[in-house]
Amino acid sequence: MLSDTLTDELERYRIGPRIKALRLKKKMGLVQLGAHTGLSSAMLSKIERGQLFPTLPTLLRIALVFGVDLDHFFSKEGPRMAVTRKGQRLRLPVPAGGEIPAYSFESLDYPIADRRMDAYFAEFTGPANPSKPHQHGSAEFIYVLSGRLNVNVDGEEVSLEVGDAVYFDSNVPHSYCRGGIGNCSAIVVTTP
Amino acid sequence: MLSDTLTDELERYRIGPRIKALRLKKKMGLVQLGAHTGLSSAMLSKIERGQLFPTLPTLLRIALVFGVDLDHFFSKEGPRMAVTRKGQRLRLPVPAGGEIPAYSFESLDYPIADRRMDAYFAEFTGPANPSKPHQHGSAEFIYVLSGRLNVNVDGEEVSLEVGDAVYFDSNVPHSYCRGGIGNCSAIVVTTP
DNA sequence: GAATATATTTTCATCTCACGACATTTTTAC
DNA sequence: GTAAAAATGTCGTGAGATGAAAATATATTC
Repeated sequence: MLSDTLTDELERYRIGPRIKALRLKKKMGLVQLGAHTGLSSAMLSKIERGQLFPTLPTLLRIALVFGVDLDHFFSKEGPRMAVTRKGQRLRLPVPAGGEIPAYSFESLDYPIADRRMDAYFAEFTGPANPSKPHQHGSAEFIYVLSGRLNVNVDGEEVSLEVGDAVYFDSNVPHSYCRGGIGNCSAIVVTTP
Repeated sequence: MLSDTLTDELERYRIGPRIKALRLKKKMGLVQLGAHTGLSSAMLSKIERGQLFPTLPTLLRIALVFGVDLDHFFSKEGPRMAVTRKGQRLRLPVPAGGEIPAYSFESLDYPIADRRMDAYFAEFTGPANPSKPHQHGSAEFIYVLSGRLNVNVDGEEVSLEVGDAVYFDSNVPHSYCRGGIGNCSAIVVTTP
C-alpha cells in the first residue's frame, strides 16, 4: 500500500487530470492514446483518475506523444490573483550595502504566495554603472518602458530601446546598465 | 528491461545528479539522506547515478526533505537569449475565425525554443467586447502600457489602468476586455 | 425504441523492477 | 599504517505497475 500522506501530496500535482486534458485537447480516446504510447487503455484510465501513479518511463512515453516536457506534469497550482496598482507598489529593499543604488525595484506581484514568476517594475537611475553580475532563477524577461537599457548576458551585451524586449536564461551571469542620458524604466519578469 | 531510448531520454533530465547536488549542498551523506527519507542509502546511490529511476512516491520523499517541488527535478536546461526589437516583432495569428479580432498579439520572445515563459505585446482594439474565456499554462502576468483593461479571472473582474499589473493562475478560465474609450496595450507574460 | 459501435472502467492475474538487507569496496580521518 | 565512514555492489523479495479480457457506460445509427 502506498503511504496515504505521500499519495495525497502526489495527487495535488494532478498528473492524471493533466494527461486527460492533453488527450481531450487532441480529441483522442484512451485506446487511441494507448496505441500511440504502447500502453493499455486500462492503465491509462487508472492513471488519469489518480488510481495509480505511472513510473517515469511510462509517464515519459505519454509526454513524448503529446510533445511536452516531463515538467509539464509537475508544475504546482495555486489559484490566486494579485492586482498591483501603479501607486501602491511595494518598493523592494535595495540589495547592496552602502553604495548609491543604480536602480530600484517595485514588485508587481507581491501578494502571490506560490508564484511561478516574479514581476518587477525597475527604474534605473544615477550614473550608468552596470549592476553587479548575478544569476538566479531559470529565465528572465525584460521589456523597456522608457530610456535605454544595456543588458549583459554571459558576456554578450545588447542595447535595448523603448519597446524592445529580451528573454534569456538567467542561470548564467547577467547584469543591467542604464544606457543613454536619462533614466530608464523597465518591466522585469523572472521565473523561480 | 527498460527500453533504451526511454532510459536515455529520461537520463537527459539528470534527476540523479540534481538530487546529489541538493544533498551535497546540505552537506549530507547518503546514509543521512536515507535516514531523513526512510530510503536505503544503497538505492539512493543508484538513483543518483541513474542506475534506476525512482517511483514518484520515492522521488517525492526526497523532494520533501529538501523542501523542493517535484518539478525541480524535471526542468530542462538550455541557455539562450532572444532580443526582440520594437519594430520587428512577430505578429501572432489571430486565434478565432471570421470575426473581427478584438485584440492582436506580438511575440516578445519568439526565437526561444525551450521557453519557460511566453511574453507578448498585446493590443486591444475595436469594440469593448470581452475575449473568449480561455485557460492555459499555469500563470499569467499582465502589465498595462496604455488605455484601460478589464480582466476577468474565474468570474472576478478587475479594471486596470496604466501602470497597473495583475498576476493570476491561468488554469482557471479568464478573459480580457478593453475598458474605456481608446485602445489598450499591455504586456502579457505567461508560463507554459 | 432496439441494435450497433465506441469509449471507459472494473476485475484479476502476471511479472517487472523498485527497494532494502547485507557484503564489499572505496574514501576519509588520524 | 589502521579505523571509521561513506559509497557501491549483490541478491532476494514483494509492492504495485501493467495488460488481457470482461463488464459497464456512452454515443450513434437505423
